[in-house]
Amino acid sequence: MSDTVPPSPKPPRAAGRAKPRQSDIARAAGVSQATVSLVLRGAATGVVLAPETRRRVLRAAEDLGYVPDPVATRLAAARNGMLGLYTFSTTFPTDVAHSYYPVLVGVEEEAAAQGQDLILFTGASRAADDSGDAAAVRRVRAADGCLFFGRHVPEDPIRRLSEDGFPFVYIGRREEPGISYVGADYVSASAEVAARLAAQGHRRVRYLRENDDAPASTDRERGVVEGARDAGLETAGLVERTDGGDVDARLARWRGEGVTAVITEETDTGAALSGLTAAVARAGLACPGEVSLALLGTATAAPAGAAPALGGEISGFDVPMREMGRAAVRLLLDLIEGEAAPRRHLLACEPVSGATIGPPAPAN
Amino acid sequence: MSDTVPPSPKPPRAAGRAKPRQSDIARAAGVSQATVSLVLRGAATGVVLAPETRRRVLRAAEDLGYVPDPVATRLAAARNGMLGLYTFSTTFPTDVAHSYYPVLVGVEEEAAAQGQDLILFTGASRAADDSGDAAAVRRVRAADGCLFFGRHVPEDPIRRLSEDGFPFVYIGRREEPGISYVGADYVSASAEVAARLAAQGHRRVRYLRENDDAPASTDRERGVVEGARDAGLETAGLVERTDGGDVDARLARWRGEGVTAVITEETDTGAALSGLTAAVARAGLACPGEVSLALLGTATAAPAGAAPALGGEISGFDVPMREMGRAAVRLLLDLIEGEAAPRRHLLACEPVSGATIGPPAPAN
DNA sequence: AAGTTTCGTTAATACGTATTAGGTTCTTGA
DNA sequence: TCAAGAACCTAATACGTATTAACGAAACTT
Repeated sequence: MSDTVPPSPKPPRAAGRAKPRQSDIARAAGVSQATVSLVLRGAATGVVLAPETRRRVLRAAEDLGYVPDPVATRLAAARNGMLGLYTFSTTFPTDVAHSYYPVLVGVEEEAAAQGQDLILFTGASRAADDSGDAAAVRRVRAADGCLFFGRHVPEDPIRRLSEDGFPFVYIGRREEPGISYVGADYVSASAEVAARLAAQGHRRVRYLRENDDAPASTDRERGVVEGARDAGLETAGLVERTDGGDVDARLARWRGEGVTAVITEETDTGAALSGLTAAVARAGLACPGEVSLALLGTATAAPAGAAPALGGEISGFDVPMREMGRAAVRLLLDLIEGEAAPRRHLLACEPVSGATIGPPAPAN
Repeated sequence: MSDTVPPSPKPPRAAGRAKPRQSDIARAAGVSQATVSLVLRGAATGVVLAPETRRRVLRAAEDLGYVPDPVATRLAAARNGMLGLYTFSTTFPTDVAHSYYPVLVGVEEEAAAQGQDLILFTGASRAADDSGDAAAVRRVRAADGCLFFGRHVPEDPIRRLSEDGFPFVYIGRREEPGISYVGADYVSASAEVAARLAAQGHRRVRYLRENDDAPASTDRERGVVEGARDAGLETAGLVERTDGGDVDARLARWRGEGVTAVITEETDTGAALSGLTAAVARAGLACPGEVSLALLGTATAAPAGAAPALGGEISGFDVPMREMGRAAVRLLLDLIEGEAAPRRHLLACEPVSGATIGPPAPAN
């Protein structure tokens, strides 16, 4: 509380080279730092500056090679034009590269279009426990807002963000209320696939789903079951999970039961589909002829070696991954702008007619 | 200049919820903000704190749910654990997805392993001119250091970074002195391919290169020419550029000249290779039998429709893209740590024996 | 017991920009 | 000529953390 403020020693800037700051420009132009800020930001707040002053400042800025410091900008303005993308996996796994990549592309595209940069937050690489997640998730605040993406979701740290009013958007549907997301309308798209099979004349089909309760899987099952019911397919025994044992044995059993079409779902690894097509090939079945196949989701690009053994594109629907990424960015920006209410978007999936659905073989 | 400093109104924090700051913890624990900082950062500067105080502070921090602000941290400490990745393209083009992606994966992996987050800077989306680039490049300073990646390189803004001592690393070899990079040793790998052809008995071969003077192409040409000379291949007429007209006509001409093997190079789009293989197929030539093919670089995954029409993997070499990404991150971290001298790494490419090189057909 | 260390903590300031409430000076109108 | 307004600009402070010089108190020397 001393009145005699001791003049600060103010050590000189690191010898020679140094990034010029606004205060340097101010000194050169004979104005205050505040004026420099006003000039450089393009007078926003109704403050009017004399054209002459403006010129002097701009000149000085140019001469000194001024470059605004993004960090300081963010600190002062609570905005830095950066969006976060947090994937709940240690890193981008190569195996699922094709499944994640389109979303990343979409996010990147839209972010660029909106003039935002992207921070890729690498998930909890260290501790597997929640403390690691918490530490990782909190870094997210370096951005103006964040996108979350992936199956595993650490609840607590996220709730924290939500309570603090930090803007974020999930990619993929979430159950939790009050959370914004952009997902795919798996229910409708799956129902449509069931209807398509029914329209071709199938009556007894099977849906082989992942043994996993992610919302994406749950929704697909709901769609298939409802669609089957509405379209007049048999629903008894319709759904089976992948934990039920050998695919070849299953396929044989189904054939015995008079099943004429099989639906499966796309997942990270594409294992379900590749397993099924391989089994069909081994059983020597003609695909649209003796058994129809449908896939709920975009086919993961097959690894270089694996020949699909099918006549063409697989029937089913396409998940608009890229568009999901784009929509998520737009939604996030809305939230950042101050859009209060959380919002949910479900994007429609595009039906893929493909070559693997045909009329069932005439009853023997 | 008034002596009576008016007490600042200090508007209360946005009602209710708010991120607790160190000063809040300080109040709760009955210590100063400085003490809180010392405790939370894990006493580094030799300052020792009473265990009791330390506990009180940690307790308060826990209770309040303190989360350090990364931006403020960066401003104060000039470090924030974030690395930039700047690609010189408007966005990640889907077409070249496969060509860029492995690098991104490598960067991501290593960044995660090193506990660094990644900022994806989206290139100049607006102005095509250099001012746009400059504005885009400067944002890069929000990170502790940056990786640059891509063909088009805006010289000026980069030089600026260099002068300011901002740490950065190129992915891909650069000519400019004083710049750190991690590239692939195209010269050696290309020479090795030439040698391999010679070893199989070829004498007259052609190298079809891109009509483009990126370092990657230049290096490959040098490697091929030197390798050919050293291995006893004919060097006259060895190199041709892709701007020389129709591939089918070329191929026919080469056959007439007694050429028994063709080398081409991988590029973003994979156009050179696909054009060549298609021409070979159209000419009805057996691949290792009547003409050998080699590719300098990793084959871009063929688009879903295009059957390669070759018996198997194409011969040539693999560019260790992923490892380049990883190495670049490590090098960048070295630079950030204060490693003074710029450093250059050239990574070896892995030979791919493949199925498209064989002995030449016996002279007719 | 006075002097010297050591310990534990804090005050003060840096970091670079944004923002806002005034303060001067200059016009203008009556 | 005086008040009112307009036009320009600046002082002051916020933003949240890191760092360092320094200070009071307690513990040791001699």
